[in-house]
Amino acid sequence: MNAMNHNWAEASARPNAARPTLFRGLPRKDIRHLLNIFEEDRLADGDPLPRGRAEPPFVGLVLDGALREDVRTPQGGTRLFALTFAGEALSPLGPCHKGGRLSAMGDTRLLTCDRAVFDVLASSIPRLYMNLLGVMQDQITDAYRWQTLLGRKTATERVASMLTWFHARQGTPAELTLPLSRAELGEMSGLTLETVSRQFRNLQKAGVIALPRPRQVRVLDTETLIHLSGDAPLEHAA
Amino acid sequence: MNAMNHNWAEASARPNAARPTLFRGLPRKDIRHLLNIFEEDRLADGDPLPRGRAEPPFVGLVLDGALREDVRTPQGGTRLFALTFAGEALSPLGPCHKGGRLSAMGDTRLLTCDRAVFDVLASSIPRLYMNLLGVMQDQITDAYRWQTLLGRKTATERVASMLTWFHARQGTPAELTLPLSRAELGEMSGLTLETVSRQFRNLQKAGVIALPRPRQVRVLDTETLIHLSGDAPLEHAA
DNA sequence: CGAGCTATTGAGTAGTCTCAACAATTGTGG
DNA sequence: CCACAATTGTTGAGACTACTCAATAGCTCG
Repeated sequence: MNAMNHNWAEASARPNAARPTLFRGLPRKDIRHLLNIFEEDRLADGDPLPRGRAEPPFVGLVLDGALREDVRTPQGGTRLFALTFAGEALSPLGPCHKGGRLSAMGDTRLLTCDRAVFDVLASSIPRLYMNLLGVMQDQITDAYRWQTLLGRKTATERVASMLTWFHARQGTPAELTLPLSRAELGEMSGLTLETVSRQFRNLQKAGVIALPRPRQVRVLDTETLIHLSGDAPLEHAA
Repeated sequence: MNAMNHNWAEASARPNAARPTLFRGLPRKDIRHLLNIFEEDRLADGDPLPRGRAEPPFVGLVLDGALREDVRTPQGGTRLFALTFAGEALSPLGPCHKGGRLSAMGDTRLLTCDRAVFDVLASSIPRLYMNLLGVMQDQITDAYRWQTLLGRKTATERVASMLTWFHARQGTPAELTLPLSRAELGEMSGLTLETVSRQFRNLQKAGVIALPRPRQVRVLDTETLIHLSGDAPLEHAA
C-alpha cells in the first residue's frame, strides 16, 4: 500500500468554497442540526467505505482527504474511475452502483447519511432536495468533461487537463501532490502509464511544470497548461 | 396544449418497458393527472426544443421519435453528444446545460414540465421525486458506458457497442434504422467517419450484420455482436 | 545497502487518422 | 419518370499517434 502519510487535508485546505454542496444556502441552525444527524467516518489510506447498513450511503460529504472510486471492468478487472476531493460531495447516483467500490486516499474524514434519514431531513428542510440536485449536476458536468477528454483529446491534452483539474480542485496550491501513480492516471485518462510519463516529461521540458519528485508537480505556467489542455478557449479563437 | 388522450402505455410499450421512467409505479389516477399538467410538444425533424419560459424544461418524456443533444466544443464548433429515444426521459441535469441544444430527430412528440410545476406536482405525489432520481440514475449509467467506450475500446468495439445499444433501445427490431450518419456516429464514439464506415463493412463481411442500405442494419448474429462490443453479455438471470 | 516498487526511456508496431478519389443514395427540376 | 446535382458513404495509401515489450533508472523503506 502506498501509504504516503502526506496530509491531504492540508493540500486541500481551501476546498472549492464556491462549489454548490449539500449544505449550501442553509441557515446556520439547520446546518448544525444536519451535522448532528449525519454520521462521521474516519478512514485511513486504503480503507474501504464501510457500508454499515448493507447499502452504500445515500449522500456523503468529504471533509478531509479524498475518496477514490474503482469500478469493475467487463473483463473482471477493476480500474480507477473517479476521485472525490475534500469539499466535494458523493451523490446517491454516482458511486457504488454497478459494483463500484469506494475507498480512502490518505487519512479521510467524511459525513454520510442514508436514504431514509435523508428523506426525513429533507421533509423538514426542503432546500436539501435542491442542493442534492446541484450535487448531481456537478457529477454530470464532470462526466461530460471526461467524455470530452476521452473522446476527442490527444495524450498531451489529456494529461494537461488532468493536471489542470486536480490543481484547481485542490485549491491551486503552489506545489501539487499527485494522489495517483502514472498507471492510475492512465486508467482514468485512457492512456498507458508510459504515455502518461512521456507527457509529464514533455511538459517539464517545455517549462510548463517542474517535477521535483515524480508525484510533486509545480505548475510554472498555468496559462500554457490550460491552453495545452484544449479546454479554455481564448475568446478570440475562431 | 395538454397531453390528452393518447396512449402513453403504447408509446413506451415497445422500448425499454423495464426502464424506470418518471411515471413508474404511480396509480392510474395520478398518471392521468400528470398527463393533463405536462405540456405536449410536437416537433418536426430538426426543430429545436422550444424553451418557452427562458429555461430548458425541467423534465421531459419522449413519446415518439427521438431527441438529439448537441453540445458546444471548446473550439466553438458543436458536436452530437447524446440521444434520447422514445420511452426515455430527459433529466433536469443532462440536457441543455453547458450550452447544449436539444432538437428533434424525425417527427417527435414529447411531454415537458418546468421546475416550478414539477415541485408542485411532486409535493402531492412524493413518489415523483423517487422516480426522478431513477431517471438521473439512468443518465449516469449511460455516461459511465460512454466513458468506458471512449476510454478503453477499439474501433470495432465502439461500433459494435453503439449498434448493440441502439438495437436494444429501439426494442431489438429485426431491422434497425440508424438515426445517424457515419459522421455523427463518429462524433459520438470519438472516431472518424471513415473508420466508422470501415467497421460497418467489417461487421458485414464477418456476417454479423447485413446492410441493405447504409442506414438499415439487420442484426444477424446478436451473440457475436455483443461479444465484439467487449461488454459482458446480458444477464438473462433475473 | 539492497529489495521492491514506481517511473523513465527506447525501439518497433498496430491501429486510427488524414487526405483523396470514387461510388451509392437521395433529392430536385424538367 | 428521368437526368442531374448534392449529399452521404466507401475505399485506398501513407502518416502519425499511442501502444507493446523490454531494459534502465530513481524512490522508499525495511
